[in-house]
Amino acid sequence: MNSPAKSDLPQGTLDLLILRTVAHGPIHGYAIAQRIQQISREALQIQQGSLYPALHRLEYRKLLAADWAESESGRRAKFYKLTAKGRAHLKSETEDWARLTEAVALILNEG
Amino acid sequence: MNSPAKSDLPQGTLDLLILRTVAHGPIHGYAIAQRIQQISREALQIQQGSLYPALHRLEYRKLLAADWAESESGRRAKFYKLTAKGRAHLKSETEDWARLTEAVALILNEG
DNA sequence: CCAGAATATGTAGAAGCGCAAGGTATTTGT
DNA sequence: ACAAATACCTTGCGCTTCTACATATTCTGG
Repeated sequence: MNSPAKSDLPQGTLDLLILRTVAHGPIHGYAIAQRIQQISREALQIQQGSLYPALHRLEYRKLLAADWAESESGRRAKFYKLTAKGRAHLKSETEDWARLTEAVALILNEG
Repeated sequence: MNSPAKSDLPQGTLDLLILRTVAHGPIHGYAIAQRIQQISREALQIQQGSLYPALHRLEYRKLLAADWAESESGRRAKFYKLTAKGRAHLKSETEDWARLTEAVALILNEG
């Protein structure tokens, strides 16, 4: 039996993870999911049914821009990069996340 | 005008906050929201339209048990307390939250 | 060589949650 | 007498994530 991993991301965190991952430079969707999983030491697993709709929403909102190109393995892939708006959004979302986790910590570490 | 506070809880965190707040001992719904707001230094604000449905869900799932009684101000109020199941759930949800925030921190503090 | 795994993208439908907006009733303060 | 605070509740909307399915290409093991 494998460790369940059972991520179940709270709503809103996926955008943050994606934007932060894309911030390193152009990267395609599939690699974003892999990178997040790897860097989080398997704690986070992004489902494809969450990933692609999220990418489309972010692109629609002009936080990401996309170009088709060839991946490292020679397959067609859509490479995303941050727009200026996306970079600003990442910053404010990161701050929101910090505020939230601090506030929740206050509740949890009380008494 | 007060500082905006703009909480917007991600889905799933409300249960955790409520369970942790009820863990201190019997308390009624309205007071739960006040307590969370106060202890989080106004960073978290629980809307009534989120609070009461959440309490009903937790009661339905037998994580909370409720009794009608009289509040500190002499009004009728529904006092909640943790069930054994609720206490176990709080523990595992707290661990999940810790794992999640650590994992997200790995992503955010990378590079 | 060929089947299956890995890579890469996508959609449809379901489920769930938090929020805004509305409502009721009681008690306290002015 | 009236407003504000306390205390409960419901409906419907919007949004996100998940499961499951679908497709196509390239690499790899036997």
